[in-house]
Amino acid sequence: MGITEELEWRDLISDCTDLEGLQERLAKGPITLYCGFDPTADSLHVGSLVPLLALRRFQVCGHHPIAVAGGATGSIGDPSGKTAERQLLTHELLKANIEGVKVQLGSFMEFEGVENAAQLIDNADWTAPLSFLDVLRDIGKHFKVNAMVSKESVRARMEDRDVGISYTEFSYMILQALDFHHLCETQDCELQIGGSDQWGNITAGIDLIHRKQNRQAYGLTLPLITNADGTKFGKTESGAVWLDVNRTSIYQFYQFWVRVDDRDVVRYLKYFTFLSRDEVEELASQHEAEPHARIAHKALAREVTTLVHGEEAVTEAIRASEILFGGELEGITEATIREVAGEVPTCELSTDRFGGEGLWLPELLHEAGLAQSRGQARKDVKGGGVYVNGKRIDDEQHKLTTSDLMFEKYVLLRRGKRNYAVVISG
RNA sequence: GGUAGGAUACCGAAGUGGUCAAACGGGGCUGACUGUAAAUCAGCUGGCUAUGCCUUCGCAGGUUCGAGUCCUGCUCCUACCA
Repeated sequence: MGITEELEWRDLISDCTDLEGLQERLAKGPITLYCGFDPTADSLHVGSLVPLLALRRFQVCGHHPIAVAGGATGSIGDPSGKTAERQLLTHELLKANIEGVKVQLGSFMEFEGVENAAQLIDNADWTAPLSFLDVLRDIGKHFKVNAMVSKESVRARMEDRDVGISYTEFSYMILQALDFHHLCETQDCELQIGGSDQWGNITAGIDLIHRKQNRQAYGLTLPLITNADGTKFGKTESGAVWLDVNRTSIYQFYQFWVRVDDRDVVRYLKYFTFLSRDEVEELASQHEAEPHARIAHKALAREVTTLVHGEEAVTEAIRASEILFGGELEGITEATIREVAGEVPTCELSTDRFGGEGLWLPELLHEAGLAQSRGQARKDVKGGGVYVNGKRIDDEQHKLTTSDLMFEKYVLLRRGKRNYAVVISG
């Protein structure tokens, strides 16, 4: 199966500048393509996974992917899809972000040992040395302001006169077009992929290449991922789901996928995994037959977590999930608790706190980070939403003593259906 | 620069002297039902071991027994005029 057929059955093609032309070009042999990732934070989040995995899909099909870290573009700020001007990142922050993002980009493709090795580069490498005058003369001449103004990203901001758009962000597309032009010239890169919000930036690059090199380049956009319930994809109660373990633990990451809406699970299997068409269809029918078994969800969670965090880490996340959601905690071993403690948030307390009168439950919940305030914790306890070592406690006056410590050391707290914390005393 | 209007809790939005920690809606949290899903229904949604106390209605002062509500100044937004 060719790459376009592969992307097509996965519903990963939102738009293409010339799909037939691209297919003809692909039929002639491997192509070099790129996708840029702006370092808006020191980690990518699950949303970036779609283009990132797309690059890998191309590589699997024998093409040459280039991941571009946006050291230059990131310092400007892409107005696409943004309703307001963005705060510029400081140079230090930008530098730190690029470092973080680069590491992550590097783990999704093969950079060595294959014929079509991937590349990871920073667009600041070729942008930084340019002078303002050179850009105005050599590049600026090829951009008609009329065309720039009519791009969706700019037009939307110009129509909202209260917000407006700065010259800086207005120029963003020039910078990104320059990237594509540069990569085409130096690396024979003929295709740029990106999210559907990148359409305007991608076509700007194609136009520039056409004008300056008289070459045909292609653009392909990937769909914006939507949740069936209309909420934004990749967000949880505690914020975005990041690829960095320090921001989103492996357990949380795994759980994010396990909990996706039934209506989304098959789509996400196509978007976010490398499972074959047959495998996805098999999972879809299993899900249909016995939705409560959650087979598709678990497969999704396992696959994506493996891609991002590796085989070993997944096993532990699955183990912890089985323990916590498996029902009874009876007969749990100390080793198992330790395992769980490694996956959920923990909180260390001196054993003295459990002495004497004992430790007031709402206070503990608050300290363990399971409640915003002691008052909120009391309400949660009264409402029957709090469990200590697997047992519901609905007495807000409840105090924990040393006898509540499992193995004289641990307390497993739970608020609601799925918020856990382990308290470790010592 | 002039005139008029506005700024209320996570968001939107009521409230024009006491009964206001502040209606209502959204969101969020918890519970029931389930399948760690969705839908539905119920409770909660400033802080505090709490029939009460403390802090909040743009900022700073003032009037009053009492201010989200009235007065003065300031800041920022909106509309019309220049």
